[in-house]
Parts: sequence; C-alpha cells; structure tokens
Amino acid sequence: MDEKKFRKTIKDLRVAVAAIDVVLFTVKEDQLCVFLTSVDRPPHYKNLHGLPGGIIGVNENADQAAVRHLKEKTNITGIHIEQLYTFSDPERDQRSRAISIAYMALASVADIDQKEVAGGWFSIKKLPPLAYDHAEIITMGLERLRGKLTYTNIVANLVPKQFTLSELQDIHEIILGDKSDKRNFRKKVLASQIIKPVVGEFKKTVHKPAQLYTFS
Amino acid sequence: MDEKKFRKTIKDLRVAVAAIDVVLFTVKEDQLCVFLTSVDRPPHYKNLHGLPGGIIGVNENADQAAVRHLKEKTNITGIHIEQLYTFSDPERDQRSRAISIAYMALASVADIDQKEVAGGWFSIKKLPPLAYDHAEIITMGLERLRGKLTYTNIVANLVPKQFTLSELQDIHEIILGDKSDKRNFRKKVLASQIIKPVVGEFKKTVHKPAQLYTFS
DNA sequence: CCAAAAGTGTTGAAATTACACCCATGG
DNA sequence: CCATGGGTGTAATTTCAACACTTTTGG
Repeated sequence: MDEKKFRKTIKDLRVAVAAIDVVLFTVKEDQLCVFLTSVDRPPHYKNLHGLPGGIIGVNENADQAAVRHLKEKTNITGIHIEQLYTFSDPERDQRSRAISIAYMALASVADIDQKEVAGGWFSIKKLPPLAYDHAEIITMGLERLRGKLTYTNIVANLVPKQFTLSELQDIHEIILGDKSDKRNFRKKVLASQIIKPVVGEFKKTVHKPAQLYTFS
Repeated sequence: MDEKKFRKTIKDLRVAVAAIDVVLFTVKEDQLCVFLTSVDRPPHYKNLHGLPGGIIGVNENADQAAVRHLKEKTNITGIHIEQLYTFSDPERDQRSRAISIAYMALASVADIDQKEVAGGWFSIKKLPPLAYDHAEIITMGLERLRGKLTYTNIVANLVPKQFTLSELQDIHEIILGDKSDKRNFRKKVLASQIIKPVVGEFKKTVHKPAQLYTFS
C-alpha cells in the first residue's frame, strides 16, 4: 500500500495517527523558555519551529511515548511530565488526520546542562513562527503552569535540588509576570512546610551568602 | 481486507482507533449519578455497563464527536461539556488498540426530563461492573468535578435555571460528601455575586416559601 | 398549633497585605 | 568603605469558622 492510499484508507476507516507533543518549560536567564525543534516539511510547513513529539508506539501508552520522544529530542530524562490536553481538529495537521495528546514537562537549569540533541530554548516572549497548532498548545501549557503555580508545589520541578529563597521567588515572578513582596513570600513558603533549609549550606556570592533550601 | 488483518495492519502502522467517552453527571434524588449504557461484547466484555461514547468521525474534532455521541445516546443537548483526560493504555480495550479522549458533561434534572434513549442513571455509590477502563474514567471525572466545585461556578450546570439556596447547598454537599454551615454558605455565595434573586419568585412548598435565584 | 424548612448576625481566629531597615560579604 | 542582595517583624484588614433562634407556611 503506498502512502497516499494508506492515508485514504485511514481516513475512510475513521482512524487517525495518534501522536504526542511536549511543551517543555524551563526558567533560564530570567526568562521562561520552551524547547523547540526545527520543522521543515514542504509544502505546508516550511522553515518553522515546533514542539518535540512524535507517534505513539504499538506497545506504549501516551505517557511512555512522551517520555521517550522527550528523551530522543532533548536528552533529558527523569523530569516532571503531565498530560495537558488533547488536540484533535481535523485540520490541525494539513498532511493527514492526526490527533495529538499534549504534555507539559518541567526542567530545572540543572536538568538541562547536557548537550541538546535537536533543538533549543526560546523565551515565551519571543517565539518563532510555529507549525501546526503548536502555538495554541504552548498557550495552554502556559495557562496550566501559571494556574498550578499558586495552589501546588509544581515549582519544585523548576528549581535545582538546592536553591535560595530569592531564586525561588524569581522563578515565581518570571512565570506569573508580576512582583511579590519579599517578606510575605518567604513567610508563606516557609509556613507551608514544603521546603526546608539545608543546614550549613549557603550560596556564596559577591555579597551576603544566602541560605540554601530544598523541597521536603 | 478482513477485520483481523485490518487490525493487524493498524497495529503495525502505529495508528489507533480514536474514540471519545463521556462521563455525564447529574444530581437527582439526593445522589450524584452518572449515565451508563449496556455493554455486551463477548468474549471480553459480557453483561457490563459503560460510558456513552464512540468513534471520532472523519470530519469532526473530539469535542464535536462527544456532543454527537452524547446526543445519540442520551437525547441531551446544549449542556456543559469539557475535556477530561485521554486514556491510551495499549490494553485498555482488549479488542483493539483504542485511544479514548474522555469528557465530563453536566446536566441538571431539568435537562434530563426527556425519554432516555440507550441507558440510565446510576448513583456513583452503587456503580455496576464496568467495561474497559471506564471505572477509572469515572473516578477522574469525579475528581475534576469535586476540584472545580470550590473554585469555579461549575455548579451552575447542575441546577435548573431557577433554584433555591437550599437546593444549591444540597448539590454541593452531595457532590463533596460533607455538610457545610447554612449561614456561611449563603454568605459566601451571595457575596460572590455569581447568583442573584429572581424578585418575586418563590418556590412554594408545604412550609415557608423559598426565594428563587438564578446565575448571573 | 404543629412540623418543617427558610432565613438571618456576631464574634474570635486565622490568613493576608502593606511596609523599611540592618546585615554580611567581596572587592 | 561601599555596593549588593540577604534577611527580618508588626500592625491593619480581610477572610473564614463556629454557632441558635425566629419566621412563614400548609395541614
């Protein structure tokens, strides 16, 4: 069966290609960034960028496919990943009917200090032109991240194992896009018991050393 | 191509049947209920119940498929429906590889006073044996409903156009499974401005008439 | 007049907000 | 000694939780 006939058959039989896409966020250099790869599939998608992703394999579920494709494209493993939303518009991929189960993944700067395989980091403030419906997927990932930031510990996945309170607050502010009061921030985060100081460990800088903390 | 060979081909080509399932909730007779249909597909699924659902059509997205199948099975239209989660375990349907985009829908008792087409209502406290992974899907629907109840207006989709504050509170308590203080409940819901009294409209009963309200 | 649900306020505790100065270090 | 970011407390406000009696109606 040649590919064209195959696609026709697929359509007629009411099945679709099932894929995953991953919105991988990190905060680096005071920017919330997302990992993108190059997309160049003429005639529809030329000279664009897109999310890392790919087809769901025969004997894996969508979660496993997301982890696998993320590793293949970014060489990152062992990070937080969660299902985001499923995109199914018949026209979302002009080449064929494709359904994408989108994921959101979070990496700290410590997780990404490896050589990256196929792509790079883009600030969400300066995204390049994107293929398919990937702009929409990123928007939804951003909403999810912002929403969860205030009522969960999800920020734990964006900081290295040890971090200062200022670093933690910076990440909050960068993601939410507004400032918060230093004393109130520290009061709340310490009262919540989700972090604890690493006794005797300090971040040494040009000024006063800062206590390092870790998530409990 | 016979069916067996077709399924083999599908598997080999790494595509899957894309379907939707709908967890349709209502609160009736002091119970949170879910709509289920009969499932009888030997040899794997005999004498069971399952969620209303079906295949995604060639020219529709998953939302549209969910609305369509919901109408076909329940004769209900125009109600709240939202995507819940996508289930993709390779073994979730023993007959073939099938991915299901699950939806949660909410109906008020006023929405369901029609003849039902293919199924009936079951209290979530007394669910019958369920086919596929539908028990898991219902559990997730329940979590979503409970979660959203406290920080959104989602309850608006479970009450008729006009309702008393006691009816509203009853629905909250039935879904969350615990009592709340009458004065505090009324204070909070009135302060939130999401509902307003229908002036001059009262629910007449054997005792003191109750003011009717509506969502703004 | 009785049963049944409707309706209504206050008080204390807890959480949240606003706000400004001293400290420790490296250069 | 100075520039830089680290670190700390209090008071006012708002929100939340607990709690009990009177009202209106139909039967």
